[in-house]
Amino acid sequence: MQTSSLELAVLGLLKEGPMHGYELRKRLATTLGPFRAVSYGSLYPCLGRMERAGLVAETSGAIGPRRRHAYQISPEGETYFFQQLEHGAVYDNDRFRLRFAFFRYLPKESRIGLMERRKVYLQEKLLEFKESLQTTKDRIDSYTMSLINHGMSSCEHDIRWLEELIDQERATDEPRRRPTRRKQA
Amino acid sequence: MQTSSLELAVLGLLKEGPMHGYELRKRLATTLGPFRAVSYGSLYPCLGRMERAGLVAETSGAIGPRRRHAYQISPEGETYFFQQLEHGAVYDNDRFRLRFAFFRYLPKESRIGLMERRKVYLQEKLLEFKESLQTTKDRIDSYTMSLINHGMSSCEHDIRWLEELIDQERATDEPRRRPTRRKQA
DNA sequence: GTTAGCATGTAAGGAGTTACATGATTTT
DNA sequence: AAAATCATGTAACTCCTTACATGCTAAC
Repeated sequence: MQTSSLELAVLGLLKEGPMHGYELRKRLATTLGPFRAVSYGSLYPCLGRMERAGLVAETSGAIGPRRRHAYQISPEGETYFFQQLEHGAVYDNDRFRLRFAFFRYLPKESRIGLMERRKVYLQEKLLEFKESLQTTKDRIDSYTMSLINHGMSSCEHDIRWLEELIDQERATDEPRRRPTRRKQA
Repeated sequence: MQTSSLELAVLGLLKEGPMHGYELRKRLATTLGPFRAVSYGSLYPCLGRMERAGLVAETSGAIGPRRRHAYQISPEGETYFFQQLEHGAVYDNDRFRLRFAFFRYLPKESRIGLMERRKVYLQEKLLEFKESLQTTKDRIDSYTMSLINHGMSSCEHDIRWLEELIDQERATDEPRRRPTRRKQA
């Protein structure tokens, strides 16, 4: 039973502190990297389900003057979050990126493990592309060919990115508790 | 009302000739570029809906000895296919790739038009990335930063790909009626 | 005092998935 | 004769969407 991306994202954001739905949605759309702006029609029912499941709890003290339901992550939610973050599938682009955005909550070994798994998956995918090209190259038209070639080069690009990150990760001794001390751009 | 990707893919494949469900599924998984293997639980109901909508028709003459329902594209389906191929949204990765795989069915001008629209969309997305980095760079951690930077470079990669293709397209005079001059089956 | 933005929800639907159920034919 | 693969379908579910409905508060 796989957690939905939304649940994982909500739990990860709530680790920073209690938040209400409207605010969560804004954070989902902006600071959580290049993620989709989820609709309220998904978010509020999701928060309800998570509360019933005991992953989040409503904070009794309302944050502001308005009628709003601020949620905080529960201890069960914390456990669940780490479990899902670490042992989830690596073959889903969006989910991997989401988990990557929460890497700061994982120990170095888990981060490297996840990136290695992702790298292996991408390499397998690349191989499939190559085989597919070999077996179908006489039957497919130039546009499909171009599509596959571009897909391969994107895949290679992603692999190089992961390799660099893995190297960086291995190079640092510290558990990297905070972002970094350098600016990175 | 947007056609589902699956409908579009089915129509495009049926343009090559009548096919039954099982065969369509194999083609979807293999020769149609890097596309997902759709499940029968999607495919068969989809074929049924499309038949009721008059986009495809069952060919009475069964292809082989087995019990199987071969479908062919109807004239309405053809019209619909071209319309959807040309006037669809350009901001959905998977859908754009799908349509790209059927580019041979479009005139040169439409191909260029679609690629230009896609390019504009990607450039806008890139700008959003940059602005997002500007406004949030002090608040986000290094992993999110890396994610955004990688997203930007992937975006740029896609833009370069499109630019090359547009140039190639503009350089050829012929309407490029067929894939190439080689055998095709 | 009205518009803009904050805030929470429900209902219906879309586009798929997995798991199940069935049977026919070809290969070993 | 058994196993693999061809072939078609249904039921229940997932995870999201859009559109609607409501009302409060801050700013202009």
